[in-house]
Amino acid sequence: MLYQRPRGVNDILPEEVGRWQQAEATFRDLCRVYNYEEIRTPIFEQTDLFVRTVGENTDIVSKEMYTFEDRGGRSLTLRAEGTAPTIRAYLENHLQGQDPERLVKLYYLSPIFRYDRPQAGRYRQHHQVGAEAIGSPRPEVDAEIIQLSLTFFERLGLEEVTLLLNSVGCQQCRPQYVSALQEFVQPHLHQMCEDCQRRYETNPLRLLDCKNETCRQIMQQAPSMLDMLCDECATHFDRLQQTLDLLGIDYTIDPQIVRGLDYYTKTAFEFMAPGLGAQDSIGGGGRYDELIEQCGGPPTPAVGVGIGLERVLIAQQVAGAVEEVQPRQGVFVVTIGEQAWPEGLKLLTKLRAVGLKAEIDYRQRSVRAQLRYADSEGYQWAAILGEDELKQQSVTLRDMVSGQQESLPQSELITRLQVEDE
RNA sequence: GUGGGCGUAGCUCAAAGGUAGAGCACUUGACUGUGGCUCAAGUGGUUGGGGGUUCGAGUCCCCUCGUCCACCCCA
Repeated sequence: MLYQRPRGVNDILPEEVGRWQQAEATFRDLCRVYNYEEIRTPIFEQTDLFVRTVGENTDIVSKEMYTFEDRGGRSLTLRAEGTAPTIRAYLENHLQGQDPERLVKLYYLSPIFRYDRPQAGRYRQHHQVGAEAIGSPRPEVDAEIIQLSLTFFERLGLEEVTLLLNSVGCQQCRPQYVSALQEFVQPHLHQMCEDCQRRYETNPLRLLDCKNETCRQIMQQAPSMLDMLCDECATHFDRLQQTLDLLGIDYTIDPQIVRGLDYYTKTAFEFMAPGLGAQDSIGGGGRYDELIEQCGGPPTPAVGVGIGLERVLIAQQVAGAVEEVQPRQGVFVVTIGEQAWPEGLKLLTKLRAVGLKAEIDYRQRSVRAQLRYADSEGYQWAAILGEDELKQQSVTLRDMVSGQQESLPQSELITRLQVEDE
């Protein structure tokens, strides 16, 4: 074998593609019901789009992007996440129209590229479905996005998904919190891990979710963002919880949820599924009220979610929510002898022309071999053509489940199969 | 980016320096025009790739690629 696929990427094979299509169709249908419209943006963007929105000091930007220069010397980056390109397209194509407060609801299905060390549930190309609601500051819209996501998981048979909820504040209150946090950490900094010493400067919020034992002990006493939210953020968070309660959605408040992208404000949430090992987050999102203005648009509040399809499919498997058995379908044309072969080809063509799945054995093997193949490939019918049938202009139709067969005129075969098909 | 486990037939796995094997799958036959069960035979391998040690390497050493796990991070 001369070639193999690049590290950390997957081929999705015919036997598994049905599960992908099912998940995709489920998401599309939910989006239709929730009134989100599909948007498709390019597979690469100007590098700056990601750098400036996701944040220069995030892991995604500092070490995980697939960045390259095109022949014109432009720096481009493969889609590293879904929100920034969607917002770029929203602004560039004036989707907000004449009404600056119009609520624009978009969804996407897209590959995402991140250069990271692969392991189970983590790949260099993965696929996300996502939804963005742009133009409303209301917490009810946050709840809608969360509800849409949870319904998606539920429809795919994932019953033990948990929702972790937090608020990360806004321009008003977060800087104060960050200073408070730094002030708290400062005296302990020398005992903390290298990463945290770096985070202290570059991304202090991430100090909160360090897994290092010593760091965790120290951070347990740290002030909580939730205690320092400004009035607006606190009210928003309260009302989001009230709405979730109203809609019967369970959640756990977790002040550790920070999210790895800098643009989040107020609401941040994450969905966890059991059985995925270290990579147990199957989706996440939040509000990003400052992002659109930062991209050069008018101040526009928005909220969104991104869900990892690979992980959802793994979680489905772990949960035993995978139903495999495909119903039998189609006709296998069995020909016996040289005379029957051309008639078989003609019959095959007619069957296909009316939309029936039909196949023939181009190797013209024994009846035995043809029937065995028809059986193992899951055909519902065998249409047998041999000398006897040719003489009578008939065909022998065999039911591959019951084994019963009958002789009928060739002219009636198609109508007969179409009736059976219903 | 760091540390560790593993790469042998299409698949799941044996072979502890001495002839590369089994089960399943596949093909053919028993059954000269009938699948599933049974039985028999057969096809199938540069042991991930490259280099080295050795009379001799799937096995030991080095490099490399891939994969899995943990860290990190995320979906």
